[in-house]
Amino acid sequence: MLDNALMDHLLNNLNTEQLAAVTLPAQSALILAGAGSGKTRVLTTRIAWLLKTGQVSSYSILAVTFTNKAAKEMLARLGTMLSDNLRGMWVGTFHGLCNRILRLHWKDAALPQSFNILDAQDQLSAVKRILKVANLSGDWYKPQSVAHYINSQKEKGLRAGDVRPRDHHEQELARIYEIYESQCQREGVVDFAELLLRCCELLERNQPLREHYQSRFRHILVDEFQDTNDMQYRWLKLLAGKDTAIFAVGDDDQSIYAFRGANVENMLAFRTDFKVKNFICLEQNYRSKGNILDAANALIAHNQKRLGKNLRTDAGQGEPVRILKLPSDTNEADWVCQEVQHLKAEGIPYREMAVLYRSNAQSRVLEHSFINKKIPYRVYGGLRFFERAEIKHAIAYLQLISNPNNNAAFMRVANFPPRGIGTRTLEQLDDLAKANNCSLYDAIPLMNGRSRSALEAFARIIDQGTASTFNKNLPDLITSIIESSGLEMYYQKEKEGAERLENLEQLISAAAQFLIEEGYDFEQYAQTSSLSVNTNASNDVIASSPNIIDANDNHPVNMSPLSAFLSHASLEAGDAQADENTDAVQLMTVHAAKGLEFEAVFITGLEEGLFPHENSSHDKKGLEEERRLMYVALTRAKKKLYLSCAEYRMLYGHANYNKHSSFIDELPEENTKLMFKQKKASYIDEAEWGNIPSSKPQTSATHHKWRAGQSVYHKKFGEGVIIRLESGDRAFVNFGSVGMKHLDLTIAKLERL
DNA sequence: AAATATCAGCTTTTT
DNA sequence: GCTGATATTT
Repeated sequence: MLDNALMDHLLNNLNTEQLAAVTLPAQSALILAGAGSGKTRVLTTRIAWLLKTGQVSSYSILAVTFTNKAAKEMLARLGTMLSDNLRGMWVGTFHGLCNRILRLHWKDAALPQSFNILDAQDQLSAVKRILKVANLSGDWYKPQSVAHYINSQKEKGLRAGDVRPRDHHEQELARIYEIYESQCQREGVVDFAELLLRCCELLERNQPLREHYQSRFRHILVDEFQDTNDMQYRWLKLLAGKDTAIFAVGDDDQSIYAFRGANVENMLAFRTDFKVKNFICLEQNYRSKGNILDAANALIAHNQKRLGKNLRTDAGQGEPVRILKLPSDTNEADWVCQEVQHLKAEGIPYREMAVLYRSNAQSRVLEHSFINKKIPYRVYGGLRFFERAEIKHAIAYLQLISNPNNNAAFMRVANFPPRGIGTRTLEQLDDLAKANNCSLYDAIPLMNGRSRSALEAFARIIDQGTASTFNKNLPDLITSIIESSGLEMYYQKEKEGAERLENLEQLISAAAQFLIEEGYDFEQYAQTSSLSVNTNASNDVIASSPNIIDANDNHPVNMSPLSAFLSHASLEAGDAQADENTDAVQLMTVHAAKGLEFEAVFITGLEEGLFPHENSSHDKKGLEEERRLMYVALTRAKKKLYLSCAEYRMLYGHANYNKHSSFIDELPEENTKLMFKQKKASYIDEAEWGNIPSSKPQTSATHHKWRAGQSVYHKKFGEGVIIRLESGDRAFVNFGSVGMKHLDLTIAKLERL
């Protein structure tokens, strides 16, 4: 039981609103939690409170997050508050929890017991295999767009048979979707969207099961509610019974994932669907100084569609937000480095500084500067551990061991390392498999001729692995498969193989670590318990005596260590590289920065067209999401915030001359300070900056000077002709062999010829 | 089966 | 302008 004094201590550290949220009665509630308002603390203390007051046991609590990182953080914090009360509680991501339910009720869900999970890459290759046969071409049938189509249908809850095609193309897409569905089913694999959809269908179809979970979970807590998509909301509604209280925490102003299906409207829908009486705003910010917060508040106030909220702080005004315009992207990068060195000298560690940008392409120039100045840095968002080729190869062998029907895994490693199984052989095998409606693996004995023995040698590697699941623990199994598959030998011979071998070693230790963290017995082999196969009668079992399922749906989940590890590998791609402990400046996109905080933040590339990005800024909806993105960026900073833009930027091989971002104009003058690189910096037009923040209508003085057809000279591009003038003083100029440029005439220095 | 040529694509992205 | 993926070559 939780210590009384500790609980008092936890409650004493909350402000009025937080306390109100934490101690809310057992009814559904919507908590609007602003940036830096102690959201995670409220979530975890709420759980502690529910347990402490004896309202429920941990068994009745489900907490769901979006990312593994958030789930882990929540568990870690709960661990410091509670001793052993965590047992029985479900904490995880939407996908992780769906996986858990599907593993428990695999039979009811019409899945093989050890189904594999496809990550985005795997899904793409599955689609490619289909497209090769379907013989379709054109932009509509690019693997990427087909996969996107399938995913969006699944997110709408539509199976291939439910699709009502609008035109010929969609008819074809629906046909591919149908083939994809049956292929996945045949191969015993499930993609990310399928985890959600399949789980929802299971709960919808199976009333006793649904009622079991609905009465079990008395409290469902949802983190980052503004990021939920329609399917996730449907899942929540299915799990919530009439006595379930949903505690939804989110911030509509930080909704930046609409482009991948997140639906902020779920916050409004939730209020009506669940007749939410408890609505609490957390507006006290514990992160940023006043100027930073005021600037962020003023910016986001430009959005019309908001629930409405204004952050406040007791931390004092602090320094003004510094704004700087530089001649070029390289100058900008150099200046950032220079300022980083100043801050370091002032005593701020590198790891407390972040350089943010709108798109990944911008990192290049910055990195170049950091290397030059020998400043340690770390770029977020590279290849993650489980996405590396050598790891995916090893995983493919393991997938085949757990599920030989997985043709994607089969194709991936049948001839890797090379063992004389050519494309021709695989084609023949594929034909046989199709003709006999079986997997590639099962088609091997049907082959004849020379190729058969090569295939059999491959099958033997898999079979040996399968056999050792009964007498080897997981790390040993992986060690032996890396050896017997020939991966080890292959990378030993390879020139660049040393690093790959190291990663394979890491895979083995990751497995060992995983077993410990998940509470598996180290010497546990294939299946965890005989109870795991009770799903034949599960309907009755669950309906009549929930205790039986309770006994075995806690940790370790009823998955074999191998299946569990494979799920882990697909659902949690791991961190991008190690070095998390080294003191380095953090470089990342604004999206990647969500949820993080730093002493000092640089937001770079604040140019119209880049941030806000021109692909998003045409309609109001898009522009408002860009503004929320800017809001997220601003609110990452604790003490120091720098905004910079460049007059000239090289992007995708084209020169860009853009105005500074309109978002800069939306910041109040009293919270900002314009900086100048040099006193007489000719490239900074002080008058232009004097206009901030009043957005003075653009005068078109330049239009008197320029006309279409005018011959001009540009220092970099040479001679050209103005083709077309546009409002906003922009023009298309044809520079002949250099190409057509879209220039802002107030910035680009053109001479008349 | 590796080496080389060609070619699209290019905002954000977790599971 | 650069990268990653595919096509073509030897």
